[in-house]
Amino acid sequence: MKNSNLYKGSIVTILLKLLNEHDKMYGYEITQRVFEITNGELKLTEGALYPALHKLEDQDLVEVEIVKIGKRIRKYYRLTEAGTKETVKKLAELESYMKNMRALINPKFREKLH
Amino acid sequence: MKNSNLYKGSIVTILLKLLNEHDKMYGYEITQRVFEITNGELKLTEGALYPALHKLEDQDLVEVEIVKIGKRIRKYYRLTEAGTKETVKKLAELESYMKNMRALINPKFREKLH
DNA sequence: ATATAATACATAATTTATTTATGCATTTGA
DNA sequence: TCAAATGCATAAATAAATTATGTATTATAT
Repeated sequence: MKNSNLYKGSIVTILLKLLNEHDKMYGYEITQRVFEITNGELKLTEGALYPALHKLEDQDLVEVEIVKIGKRIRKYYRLTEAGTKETVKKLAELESYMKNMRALINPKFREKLH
Repeated sequence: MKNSNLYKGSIVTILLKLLNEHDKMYGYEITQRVFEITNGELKLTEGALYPALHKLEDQDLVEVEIVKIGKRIRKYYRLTEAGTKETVKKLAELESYMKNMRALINPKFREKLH
């Protein structure tokens, strides 16, 4: 699948929001949820997903719990407190982005500050 | 100004839409319009803008008219036919992106395909 | 008069995120 | 029993944007 260029820069927001909603999730599960929610329109690739999760971990925005399922491992990710704060920030940024893009593409949505 | 990561990948869409609306514009003018429309929240930098315009020109999505204003030059950009088609495509991609992001961040916006 | 800000273009080096291409191993289902 | 799905991972290459410059003209404020 070829995702649109527009998703560049959105992965962290998506990850944080899903973790905020689900309490704990593992990587593969996240790719599936994203695929479902977007009706197959967005496919997170592993090459983007895992480095992004690792970076969130390095930044202490998520913490990891390793669980063995038979002989296979799962790494569950859970938001830290800092991660929850960052989620709020990222969601506000997304709202701002969408408002501005809406104004840029639709003159009817333009409004001056009073 | 520090723009959000989310704008990465959106510049071409913004340029095409503004050119679609204004018939012809020059670079500096575009930065000003974007700044105004977003109430100062998005500042296109020259380092992003000019290479993007040059790339659109290489792809024959825009054509250029050079105008001298006194001793200074302006390069007006205008959509080609291919550029107009590409604009439609990019706007559809943006709508799809926003729909999917909306669904990802707000469970109420999720809907299964019938 | 003169300095500063605004107008107007440009590019090169660096950074960063993502894509593409792999790799390995286990488990499920056809 | 073979393919697909599950589940992790990383490395090289690509592409977009940031940061840092550069040049020159014109307008404005002191």
